[in-house]
Amino acid sequence: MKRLNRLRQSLKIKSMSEILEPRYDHQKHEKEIYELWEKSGYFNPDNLPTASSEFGVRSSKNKKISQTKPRTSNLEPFSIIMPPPNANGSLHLGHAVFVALQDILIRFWRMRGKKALWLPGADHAGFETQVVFDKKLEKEGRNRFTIPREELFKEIWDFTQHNKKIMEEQLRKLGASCDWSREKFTLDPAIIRIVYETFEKLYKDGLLYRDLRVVNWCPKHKTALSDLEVKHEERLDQLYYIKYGPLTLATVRPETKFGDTALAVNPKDKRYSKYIGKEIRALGLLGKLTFKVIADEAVDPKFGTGVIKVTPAHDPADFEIWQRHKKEIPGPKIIIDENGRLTGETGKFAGMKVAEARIKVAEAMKEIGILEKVENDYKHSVAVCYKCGNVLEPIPKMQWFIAMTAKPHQSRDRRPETGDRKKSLRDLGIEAVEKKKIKFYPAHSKKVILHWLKNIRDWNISRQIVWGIRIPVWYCLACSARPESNRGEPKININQEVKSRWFLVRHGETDWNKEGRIMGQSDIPLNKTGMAQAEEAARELKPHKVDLIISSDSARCRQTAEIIKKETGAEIILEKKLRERHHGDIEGLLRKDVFEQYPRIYEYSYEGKYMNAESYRELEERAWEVFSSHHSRHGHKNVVLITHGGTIRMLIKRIKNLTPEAALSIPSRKNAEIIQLDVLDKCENCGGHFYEQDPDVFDTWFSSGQWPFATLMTSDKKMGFHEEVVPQVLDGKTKTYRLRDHGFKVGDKVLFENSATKKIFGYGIITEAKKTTIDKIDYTDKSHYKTYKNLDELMTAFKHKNPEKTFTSKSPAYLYAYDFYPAKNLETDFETFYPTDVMETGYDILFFWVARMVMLGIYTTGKIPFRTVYLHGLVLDKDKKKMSKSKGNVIDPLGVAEIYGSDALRMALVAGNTAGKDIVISEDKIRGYRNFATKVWNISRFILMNKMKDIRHQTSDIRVKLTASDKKNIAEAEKIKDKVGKHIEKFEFHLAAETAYHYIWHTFADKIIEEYKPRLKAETGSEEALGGAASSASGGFAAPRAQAGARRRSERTADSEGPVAAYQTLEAILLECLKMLHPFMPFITEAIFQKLNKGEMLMIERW
RNA sequence: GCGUCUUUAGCUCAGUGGUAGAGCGUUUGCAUGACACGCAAAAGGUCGGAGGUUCGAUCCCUCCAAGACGCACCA
Repeated sequence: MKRLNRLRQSLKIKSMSEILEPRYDHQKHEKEIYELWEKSGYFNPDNLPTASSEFGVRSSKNKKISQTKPRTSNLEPFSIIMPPPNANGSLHLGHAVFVALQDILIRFWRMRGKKALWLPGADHAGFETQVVFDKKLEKEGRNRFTIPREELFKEIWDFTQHNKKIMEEQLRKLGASCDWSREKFTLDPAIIRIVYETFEKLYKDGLLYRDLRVVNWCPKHKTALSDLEVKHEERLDQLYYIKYGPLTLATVRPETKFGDTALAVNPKDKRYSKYIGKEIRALGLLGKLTFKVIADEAVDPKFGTGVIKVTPAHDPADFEIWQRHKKEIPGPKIIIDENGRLTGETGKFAGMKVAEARIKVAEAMKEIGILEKVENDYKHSVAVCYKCGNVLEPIPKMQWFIAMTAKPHQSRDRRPETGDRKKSLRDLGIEAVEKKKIKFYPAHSKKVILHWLKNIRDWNISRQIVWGIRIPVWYCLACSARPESNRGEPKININQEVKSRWFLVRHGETDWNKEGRIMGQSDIPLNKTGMAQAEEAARELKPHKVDLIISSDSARCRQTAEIIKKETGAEIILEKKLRERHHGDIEGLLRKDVFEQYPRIYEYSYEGKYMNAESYRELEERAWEVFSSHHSRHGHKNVVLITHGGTIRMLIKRIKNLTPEAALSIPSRKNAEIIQLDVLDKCENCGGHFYEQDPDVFDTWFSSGQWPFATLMTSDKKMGFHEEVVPQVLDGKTKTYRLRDHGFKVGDKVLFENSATKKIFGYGIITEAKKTTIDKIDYTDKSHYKTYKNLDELMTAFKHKNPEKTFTSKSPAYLYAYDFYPAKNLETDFETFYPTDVMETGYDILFFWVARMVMLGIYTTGKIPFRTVYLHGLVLDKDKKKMSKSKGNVIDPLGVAEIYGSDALRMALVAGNTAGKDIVISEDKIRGYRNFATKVWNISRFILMNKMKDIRHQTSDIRVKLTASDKKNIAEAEKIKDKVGKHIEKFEFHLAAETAYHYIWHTFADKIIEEYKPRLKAETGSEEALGGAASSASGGFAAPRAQAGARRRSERTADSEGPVAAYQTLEAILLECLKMLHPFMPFITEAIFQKLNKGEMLMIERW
């Protein structure tokens, strides 16, 4: 607090010479002004004064100004949730636009006396950040697929936290008056918790399903994308006409031929009616094939030959055709893998990339004579990744979808109802928009969003990346609910309760591994690489708090175990029965030699006992015996089990209930590879204990779609007696005591007294509610509290009620609580601020974000998330080009703010811009508003010079009679201010800015000031003419009543044509100008206001 | 194919049923009790085209043209 006052003092005028600086130095002022605002606490709406008069009265003696000032929340709320910028880079001009617009709204409504909350945050921005980070890794020669999940997550976490800090500083530089105490990150545990609750609710309502669908797969990023993340590009390609027996069809993708499962024609197409339902024989590249011909409406008889091949695995339309004809034709046959390469199903084409395979396949088809013709320059559009531009491969994948058009049902659970249970998410959205519950600026975006909603499709929310909120679903490894299957119910586990984790770890490398020798039970130690691998594994395991290590007693496992023990501190149990399969006579031989010599030996069979080897069955029996006995004893512990490739294979077979064939076809594990098994409650289906979590994370928009309510529901941690944060008591040395540490608990009544004034200023009951406020207390009504004469009496009272608990402090000068509760009317941020007033964001994320917030907001809370949507456009450069890093035309907002000032930048972004229109900005424009800032500065400078030059002008407390035209001029300024306010109310920011600009420059500066110059110059009457009023000057802090008194006295003075009245008129107009300009140019206006010394802070002046 | 928007001064854009505005730029003056990042003044537009409604249209309606964007399909 002292610091704050010092800061204010430093902002006042110190000398004439300072006043005489003809330029406003934004670099000097902006930092200290922001600090002044932030330190004042007024960004937090809970600290806002009820009315300006209550804090306008103050004395320099009152050092505890903010402690004694009544905080109140009886004010009407006004709230904006800041669109959380992506924490993967720094802010660009687009961000500066939202800062400008939202800050205008917040500052305006704060000045209008509303309880204005602007809640800031940052978005982890899943895929976007992953892409940015992947590029960073690429530069470093690394790649995300080789970094363990936890490590990668941690690295990206640090990366985003770093960026987040930079962004916060940037927001401060731009003058954002947001409440930092409520700042949120999309990966805050409390936010994740809410996201999980929504996920569970959707699941229980049957709106969430997991299904095999042909998804938009990016082979570069190796993840699926939602429909919105797909861009379409026009391409010229070849159209191939291929013979399928008697039929010929056209395709641009001959390489997918291997995945064909049928042919299709239009049912009305007479040319082909004789084939419908028949099987035709065709010559394929891998021999003869038979296809059934089906009839489907989706086939356009006019296209190509009117015949299509059905490739359900690699074409979304074909996938749908298959779904309609499931009984007649085979399902998806996957022939393209996640890397965009052809699979082993394609003979000699296996391993080729799609583009290459297309040419090679066409050539091969030509050779065998089934390629009839090729049409060049066939124009069509292809789906590409919006990030990397690579062609997307349609691949069937199990993914989580949200049903957008299905009505919720309650087959799975009965729970308390929120929202309209009968409507689909889409219909909830449509209704809110159509019934005008949500207002749109620009108005036409309403049509756009409705059009999108009406054509909406189910939303794929799974992303195959690490960075994000992991899907809280576990699959039992033993039964059909496992990930690769579509059957059974997975466990939705939003509490993420995992009893323990078991890790199967293969030993590190030995020389024999390296040489390719068969080891079996030969006791070969680790080599150097093996040691390093073990150390790597140990590091990875350490965070999991390993309780126990169970290891095969073979040297290579024992050594691996020792290394892991060193890192984790867990004890080791050695088990002979976990040894590798005994390979008999071939142990020690080179794998390749054995293969040459006994080609059939590798036809492993489960029962096989070649060359005196042990069979897999025998291995399985002995290993499982040890495993299950340890599991029954140590199932609740985190266990690392170190063993061998073959042994792991057999353990996995048992855990997953695999057939011998399936088990033997699992690829071998790498040295020191870790397999994680989560132990959860027994599977209801099969009694299995081992699970694995869904590896996918949520689409980032799934979490940000819940942002308005999630942020508000979790925004009270600093205010409540909840978990870590508890009511506090300060003693005279400003030491903090947490009441909880002194034995107070829920239900206790607490009374607070200010030792300085000896007044009891608060009384509360500690409750479990999350939010507290003292605002509801009526200080004048003594029935709300009981007074105690002193602290001893107070303490005795507590002692009496809670005999076992006494609060003691060695130097208790006063008690003060930041946080305590009134007994009634508990309100949370959610209740106060939801629905929020305005959602201001770019039109480019209308569907991604706004539409989803509307649907999820109503679905979860039953209420719309915001009353008004204001969409701004993209920021374009002066040639109307979209700014992008690759074009090199990006204006760095902080860079130009450095040069011209944040105020100038903000004005430039607002002026001449309407909702939904792209914003054209150039340095010229920003410079123009910098010039305006200088103008404002010089107007003030001129007035301040007049104030300083003569004691008679020094204060406005000396009231003199104003002339009729003085009054008219002031009234006009007020009228203009009203006009500006009306424009802001109507979201006409450009008109508001231009009105203020025009008035200040071309009326106030050019006309009024010029007009008044002669009067300022004129000699005043005698000192007596001013009466004794000058003596009542009190530095500009007179209370309204005192001012009224001064005014009465001054009515009698006779200065009306003189300099005092002239000065006072100009000052009054200047104040109006500062107010109307403050939302747009907050720094310079506040800086001038501080110098004028007419009140505490312009930011909280009443508009 | 479906949908949305735009077209006004050299540039960027406002705006209104009664024959047009701003900023920047341009031109010409000017040290005027703050400001040359300034002051004073000026030039510059048949408001994309055609038709219609109206006493009257840049504004409302229809069509056309050009451009931008979004969605869907594309074998």
